Amino acid sequence: MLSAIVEDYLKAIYYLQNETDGRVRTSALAEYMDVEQSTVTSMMKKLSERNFVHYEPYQGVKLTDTGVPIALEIIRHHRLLERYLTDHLEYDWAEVHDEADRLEHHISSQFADRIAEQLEDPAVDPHGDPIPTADLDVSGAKYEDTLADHQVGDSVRIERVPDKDPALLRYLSEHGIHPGTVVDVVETTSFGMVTLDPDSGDEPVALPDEVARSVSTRSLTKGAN
Amino acid sequence: MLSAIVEDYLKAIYYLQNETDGRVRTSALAEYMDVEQSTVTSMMKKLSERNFVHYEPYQGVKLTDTGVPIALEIIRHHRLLERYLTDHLEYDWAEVHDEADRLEHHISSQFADRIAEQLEDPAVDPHGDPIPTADLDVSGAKYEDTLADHQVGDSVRIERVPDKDPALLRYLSEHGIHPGTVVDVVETTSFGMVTLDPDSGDEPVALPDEVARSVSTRSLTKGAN
DNA sequence: GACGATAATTAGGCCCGGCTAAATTTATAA
DNA sequence: TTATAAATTTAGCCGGGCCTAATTATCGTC
Repeated sequence: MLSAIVEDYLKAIYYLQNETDGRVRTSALAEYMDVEQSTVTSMMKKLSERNFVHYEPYQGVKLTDTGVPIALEIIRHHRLLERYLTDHLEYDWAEVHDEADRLEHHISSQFADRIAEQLEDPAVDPHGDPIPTADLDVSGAKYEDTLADHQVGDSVRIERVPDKDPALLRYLSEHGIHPGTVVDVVETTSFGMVTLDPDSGDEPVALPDEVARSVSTRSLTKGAN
Repeated sequence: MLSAIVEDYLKAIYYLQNETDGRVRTSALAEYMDVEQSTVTSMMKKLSERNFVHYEPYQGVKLTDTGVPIALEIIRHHRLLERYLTDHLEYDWAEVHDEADRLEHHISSQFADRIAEQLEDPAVDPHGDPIPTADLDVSGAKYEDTLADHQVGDSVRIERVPDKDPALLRYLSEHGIHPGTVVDVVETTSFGMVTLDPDSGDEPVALPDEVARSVSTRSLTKGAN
């Protein structure tokens, strides 16, 4: 049996290794999990003994073929819960993350499958993150474009926004920015700022580059796709 | 913050002290929680330090005014979840207990209130156990009658069945016995057996006294409520 | 009222998941 | 190339929740 903590580490490693495209460093995990590095080291040894990760001292870790599906199962739970909480239990976009973060470890697969069924197997969660299927397929997970990649004049559709920061989510929500929203890029500055004009008629929104880089998009004007 | 384990102990004490109408003995708790007595003793000291129970060595424990509402909150979560799982997620009567037993510790009050709202504030869970209200009122909790109290010829309505034993629940379900079912007592034996004839037309069902004592009923023939 | 049976507690240990402080390895830069 | 900085690991401790074995208190009985 797996503790919630172990599941959290595996999930964290999954996210981090997709970002960095290689081994996950102790320091990165420590920051992500908000624990000391020494704590991470000892946990990595345990995960390694259980064959969830490849661990080489001083070189970081990588999920094994055993570890990946565990992480994906948790991520599936998380995203289904987020979808369910917003669609069926009137949760606000910005509120769902914490609730899902706890429950993901405690619902059965049966529970997950039942809510997936009620939701008619949604492809993405409320932030636009793809929901792994019951057999843990994540092929719908490609988002190469971000807001920061676009030029003034581009028209793009928002595909995904980061889900960890409630304040940002509330801000975006108030300005009518959701996955699916179409916006025009009206200004980019040398000091790291992007301004968007939503097609919905909402007022223009300004975002720091940092944020823009974490908002996935699909280009509408530049053809292709 | 409270661990799931601490919550479980408080819930167990609540149940046991309602059964025995007094202090809860270490041995009773140990059996209920399926741990060693020494484990209970050390936990009782901790709960006592936190002011959740009155603990007198060798004399057992009793929930304090701080402990009771904690237990009731968990029980509310549990019973709402059972209701929700059966009504909205197609869970079977016999399946809900384990899922609810895990989730009760991890849903927020907000979650509980949302599902209560969707269910339109149900009074009882699928086994007939009363659901504490949001302000933890349990005045609907009086069940003095049980199947074992009745005579041959009595007509009674089933009000509540024990929820912990899936095999029993499946058996009852197969024989059409639910809260709300009306049955006639057709036989009682000296060797501890009660036979019921459901008004629904289902075949008669035999139950050992042990079980009959744990099935709450409401008398229909003997007048007075 | 003393005695054995039973219940409860104490003592001491284990594993988990954290921590701090010290040692060690790796990376950087003179 | 070597010194120093930074990252990582090791060593050792702590609290939570469990255990076994040993001790002590309470209870039912004679």
